[in-house]
Amino acid sequence: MEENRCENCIVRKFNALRAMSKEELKAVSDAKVSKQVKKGEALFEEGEKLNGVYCVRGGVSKLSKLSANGKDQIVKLASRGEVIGQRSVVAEETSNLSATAVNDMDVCFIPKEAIVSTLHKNPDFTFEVLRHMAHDLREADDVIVNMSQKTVKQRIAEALLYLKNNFGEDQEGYLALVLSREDIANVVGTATESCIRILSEFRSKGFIKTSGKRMRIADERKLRDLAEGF
Amino acid sequence: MEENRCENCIVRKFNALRAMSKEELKAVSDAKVSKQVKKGEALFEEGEKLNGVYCVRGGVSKLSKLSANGKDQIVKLASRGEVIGQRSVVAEETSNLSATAVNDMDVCFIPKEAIVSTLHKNPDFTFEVLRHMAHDLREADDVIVNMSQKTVKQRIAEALLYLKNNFGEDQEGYLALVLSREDIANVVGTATESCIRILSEFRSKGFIKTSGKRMRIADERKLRDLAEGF
DNA sequence: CGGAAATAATGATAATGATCAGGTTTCAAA
DNA sequence: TTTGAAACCTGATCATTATCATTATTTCCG
Repeated sequence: MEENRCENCIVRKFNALRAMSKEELKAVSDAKVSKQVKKGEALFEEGEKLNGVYCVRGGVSKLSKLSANGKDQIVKLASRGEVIGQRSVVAEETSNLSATAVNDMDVCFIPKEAIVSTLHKNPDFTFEVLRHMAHDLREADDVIVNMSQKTVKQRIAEALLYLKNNFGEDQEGYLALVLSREDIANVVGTATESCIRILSEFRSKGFIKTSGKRMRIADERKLRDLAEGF
Repeated sequence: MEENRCENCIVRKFNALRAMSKEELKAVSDAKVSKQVKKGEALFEEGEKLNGVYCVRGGVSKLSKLSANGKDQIVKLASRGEVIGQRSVVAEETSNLSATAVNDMDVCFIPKEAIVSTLHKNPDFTFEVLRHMAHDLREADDVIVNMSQKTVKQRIAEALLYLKNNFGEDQEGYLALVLSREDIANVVGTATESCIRILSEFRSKGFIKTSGKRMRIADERKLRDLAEGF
């Protein structure tokens, strides 16, 4: 059995590619290019015209946008199974976000032709893409409300719980996705120093434990109460 | 020529319904129900299960979400031509937002069956819906960045420009969409008092003129510079 | 290993915005 | 036209968060 064919790739089960027919998937597989992206490297930059989408097989990418004050707001973290760049390809616009590898990544680049033609022919596939985008939109709405109505402390508590729920923990209970304090600050939209200060406070209160850059949630209940505003 | 048929409704030119076939549109038109919604009334509430979507023929609706601290964050303003509730119907979830009339509205309720069946059969229509949602998602990302990286003053300046660009001005140059200070505060995610204070400052600096609730942009250049961070 | 660079931490201070506590104006209904 | 409610406005104060400065710690690479 041929290695590295989309037909045999489990990852596609998690995204809209699962709604493609055998033939369509074969065409995608013939057109795709596997790529390794090192930690810190960019998949693409804000304002770039995307010639296709990236399907994430491994690793995590941050999608961020540079603001006028020079800070990089992280809008989403994309991992295994997620497709990056769909929005720009569908809307035929340059990307509004940059995508940067948070750790070493394993991705497949799929040229947009292979996607777009199917979008116009296979309503099941188009609907699947639509469903995923509807989900992203809901999440974005929730983020807007959190950003504007919650304090930095609440947002950091929430971000920690999000990291646990979406990326899990290793054998020792540490968060599997290791982010720098700066990245966490950029997720919640605050200054790096403020983020560090609040994490120190959480540590001193026993909500979390740290070991170098690694972090472990010690009192989920307390963090959740804080995030919810109690 | 029959009045009030979707086939003859100009409004559909602005939304995904334009990609429907004659027959599909006829089915929608047979199933739809016209409704008048008075200022302040709700089209639907957060958490409600939507049995269809609303196509806006006139008036403006605010889409908002109640936060834990009791404030109502406005996520989007929808007007003539826009379809409300698509996201929830596509994702088959309860609504994450409430929709409330900002002024008297004229809408058509379209039962979801009329939409969903077409979504599974007509890829052009599905793709159109997808394009609109991609656009909404981009806007949502921009809002996230603004919320987290700009000051309240910048956000208010931006909101005023947004109101001018999206809803226009009347003959005397006043913003066509009249929002209460509280609503403006809920758009930019701040306290009503802070919003009032900043609008007073804008007025005293000659950036805007007010006449009762009505507001006119007097120095667009200055507002723009402020919003961009100069 | 050793040293440079990146990352993390902490303190002091200033700016921003929220909250509370009054006022005043506006507007619509009786 | 009165009147009551809602909307608007202003001041004082306090909490939160950003910024600047400096030091500690970790990480990574020759």
